[in-house]
Amino acid sequence: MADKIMQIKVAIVDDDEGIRSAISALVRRASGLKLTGEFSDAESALKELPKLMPDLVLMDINLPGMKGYECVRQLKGAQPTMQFLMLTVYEDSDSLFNSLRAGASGYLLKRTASARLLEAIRDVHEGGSPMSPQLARRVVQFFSKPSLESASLAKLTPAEREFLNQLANGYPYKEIADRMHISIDTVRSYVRTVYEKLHVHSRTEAVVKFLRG
Amino acid sequence: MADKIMQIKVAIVDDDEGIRSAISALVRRASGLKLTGEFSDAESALKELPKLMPDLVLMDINLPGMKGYECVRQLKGAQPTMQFLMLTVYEDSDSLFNSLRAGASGYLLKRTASARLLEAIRDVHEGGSPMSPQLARRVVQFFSKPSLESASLAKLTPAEREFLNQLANGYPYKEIADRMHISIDTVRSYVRTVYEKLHVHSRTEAVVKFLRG
DNA sequence: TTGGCTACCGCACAAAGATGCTATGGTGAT
DNA sequence: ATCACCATAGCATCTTTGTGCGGTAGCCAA
Repeated sequence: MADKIMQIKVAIVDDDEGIRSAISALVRRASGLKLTGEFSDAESALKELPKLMPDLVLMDINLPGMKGYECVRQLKGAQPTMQFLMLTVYEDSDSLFNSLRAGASGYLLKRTASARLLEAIRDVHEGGSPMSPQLARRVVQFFSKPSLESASLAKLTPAEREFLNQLANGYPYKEIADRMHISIDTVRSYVRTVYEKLHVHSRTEAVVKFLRG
Repeated sequence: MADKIMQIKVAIVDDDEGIRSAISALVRRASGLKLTGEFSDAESALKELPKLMPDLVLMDINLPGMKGYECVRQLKGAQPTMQFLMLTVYEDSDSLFNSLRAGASGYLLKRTASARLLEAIRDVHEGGSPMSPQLARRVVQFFSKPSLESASLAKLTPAEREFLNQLANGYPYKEIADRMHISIDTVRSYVRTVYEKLHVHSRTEAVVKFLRG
């Protein structure tokens, strides 16, 4: 592949004239990047981007009208290969998680240094997901928070934990017994001890506690 | 606060003698960092770290015996303020997610440049979560994947969605009927339509799809 | 107005799950 | 050597679920 001479086609969606021109100048000057479009609102971006087909779109979140991540959701649905790098002043969890769910590949704060931004664009193009450390922390906490809640989960023995995992897969007792090479009555025993330790009285409650932590 | 003159106390847990000495030399030379401990296995780290109380621990994953993230889980439980930065050659999803669940704050590949590592240590100490872009992508995909699956969830009517929500709360049919002011047989009707739309055959499967999608 | 769709309701029955009681062999700590 | 705890197992009984096969009333578009 002639990757080295391929230029990454970049588009920008941001309603702030100043920021847009600053970034477009930055991208224009950078080697290996090619600016192919500038938009000040989600609606026009939604119409034009599928024609321009940039490799990567720098998307602001707080646009007038449609939110940036909603725009990403729709574009991503139609053009799954198009990459999106969110660029925003907001570091609230909702904007972040909505963007990730919409299919954004990275999420940077606008105060990110220019050099870091260019690096991030290349990261995304190479399959990475650059993220400001502050935002990454929120994502990480999303996973680790449960561990505090789950003092009860920690009390489970390895076998019980494995059993719970099978339960969460939806298998009936019989099949869990086969998979774990134990009798169905042993499975029933696990049901008892696990339910008691988790303070639940049904499979659903146990699974929910397990999945949420 | 005299933060500027405070040194970040760093400990290392890695069974590879070469890497350990390389990193310890790097940390020793760096200003603002102070090396307070070196361990070659999880067991000894588990015993000594609570006494040393470093601010941050650089933890290898593939240790002989106990895995690095298991070590983190136990230490984090006892010392929630202690921070952990995973440092590994493995970029598989299991190691990553196990580490995050265990309470790790960051996750870097060992081939990360020295300068970037020092930067990452400071990031963690300041509340960030540095992560190699390759790893960050896996985390990001964790969020975006479901949105495709949940096309089926979108097909549910409001009543069905509410029913599914009740289902996820673990209430038996009878109670769901009361809460929704419908008969138990209508609840059974919803069971049918919802299961069909989600392509599942049990309450547990439905709830899992609902919670993850 | 006829046909199709949705929300609602009913009965019946088989499969799966929840729980009470009991019991054996192993392992590790006191 | 005793105690606690784990993994395993069995049996009985009752409740909850899953599903097949119906039905009525309302609403909307052809």
